[in-house]
Amino acid sequence: MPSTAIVWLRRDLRLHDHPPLHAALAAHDHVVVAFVLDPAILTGRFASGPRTAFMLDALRELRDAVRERGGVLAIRHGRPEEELPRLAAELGAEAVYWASDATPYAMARDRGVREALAAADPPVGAVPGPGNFVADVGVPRTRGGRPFAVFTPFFRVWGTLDRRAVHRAPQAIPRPPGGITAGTIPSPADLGLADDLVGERAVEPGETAARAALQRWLDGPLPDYADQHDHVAAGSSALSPYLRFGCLSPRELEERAARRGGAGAEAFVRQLAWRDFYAHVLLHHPGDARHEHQERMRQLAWEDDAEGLRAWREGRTGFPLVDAGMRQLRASGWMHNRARLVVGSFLTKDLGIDWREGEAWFMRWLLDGDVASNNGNWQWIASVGVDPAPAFRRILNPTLQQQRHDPDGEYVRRWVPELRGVPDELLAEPWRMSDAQEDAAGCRVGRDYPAPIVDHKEERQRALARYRDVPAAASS
DNA sequence: ATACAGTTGGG
DNA sequence: CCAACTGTA
Repeated sequence: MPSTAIVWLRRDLRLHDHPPLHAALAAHDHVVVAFVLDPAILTGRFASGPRTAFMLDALRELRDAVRERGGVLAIRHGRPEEELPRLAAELGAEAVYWASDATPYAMARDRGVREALAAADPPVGAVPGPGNFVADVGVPRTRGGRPFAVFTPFFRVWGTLDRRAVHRAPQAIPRPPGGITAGTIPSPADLGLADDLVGERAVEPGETAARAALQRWLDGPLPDYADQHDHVAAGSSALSPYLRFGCLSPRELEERAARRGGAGAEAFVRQLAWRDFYAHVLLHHPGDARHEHQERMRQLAWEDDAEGLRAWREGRTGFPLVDAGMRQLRASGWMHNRARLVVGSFLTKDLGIDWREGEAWFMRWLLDGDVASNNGNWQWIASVGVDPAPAFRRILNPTLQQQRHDPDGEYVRRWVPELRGVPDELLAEPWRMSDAQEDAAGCRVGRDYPAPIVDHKEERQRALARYRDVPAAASS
């Protein structure tokens, strides 16, 4: 009696190095690849037009890739705990395979699916497996047996964890005989997202584009990554949207970077470890998704500053690097990581606005918007999360950061065109231009480009006071 | 003299 | 990480 399995895709939209797909093909005669368009994707707390559109494009390509291998990608619309048992019954499938995730939503959803499959008649097996992280993020523990809350010791242990083999893409994905309703992949317009997209996506969706970008990265800039990664005009891999949707396997990335060796590859693998670290943290502290990891910091007095928030979102704070980053995000769905730190410090320290406002805005626009990494990084720059450091070490001076990380102004001039004529020496502090310099630059501060909305030096002092004045944690 | 490299203190 | 301070040229 031939057996059939379902491979349920979620954030792992690829055929290369896909452990659940590999395992299902090894154990069953027929495999159906499935994707469930969960309403939570479209209406949940972190719904995002640009990200949903990216995902739909990746799915379309994947459907064709599965088809070329003789298989079928079944698209279903609805809640996974209802759609998967129904699909299993339709196919007579014995088991559903998937790659585990770490967010509270995914954990609860997957538990519901497991229970619904077990309760089906006949019961359907649930086979969660690896695939979304380099290593098993549920495993590492400190000597004291606790989950890690500091990156460096996590990284040491992470480096010693078992690594699974990297799998090739399957040559064939045999589908069961008989008809299967493939289902339709909607267009962004079908979902009412047409007005909620970015103009020029930072990267092209899909596994083919992802693998080409990876190859270019490995053959090109990777060796210089250790020195260059903070250069906002270039420097980083920009592979993050592919990791977000699993168009690339993080484990394969590690393997292929490590094979090149050198300081650049090492620094790049370290960044992959940060991604695993934040998944590890959220897995063990699901409450972090909504509130500060540091209990004491839950009493921080955030400012209510609608005008400041608007200026930040729109990239008109008067600090060129901040504005360049925010405009890059809005225009392309991506922002260089160094710029993320600078705009994050500016929102939470200079403006004193709640980091959750920044987290939500990033989740709305980032193609790589990932709950664990985004939340972890926002808490990090807001000095309220894991990997603790005193606030004064994470108040970034936007002017110094620009001079250091965009010294020739390439990034700022690209994203803040009204500053293009400003000479390098003044580009980080355009408000210091004389009238004559403004005329020469063709840019008058206060008219063509905003005057700074705050005094950084003053806000730095106010931020230090805000953090200093948080009451000590109540003793129990 | 001011400009800069290096050091230090900050919760 | 930043800013203030120190010593040096």
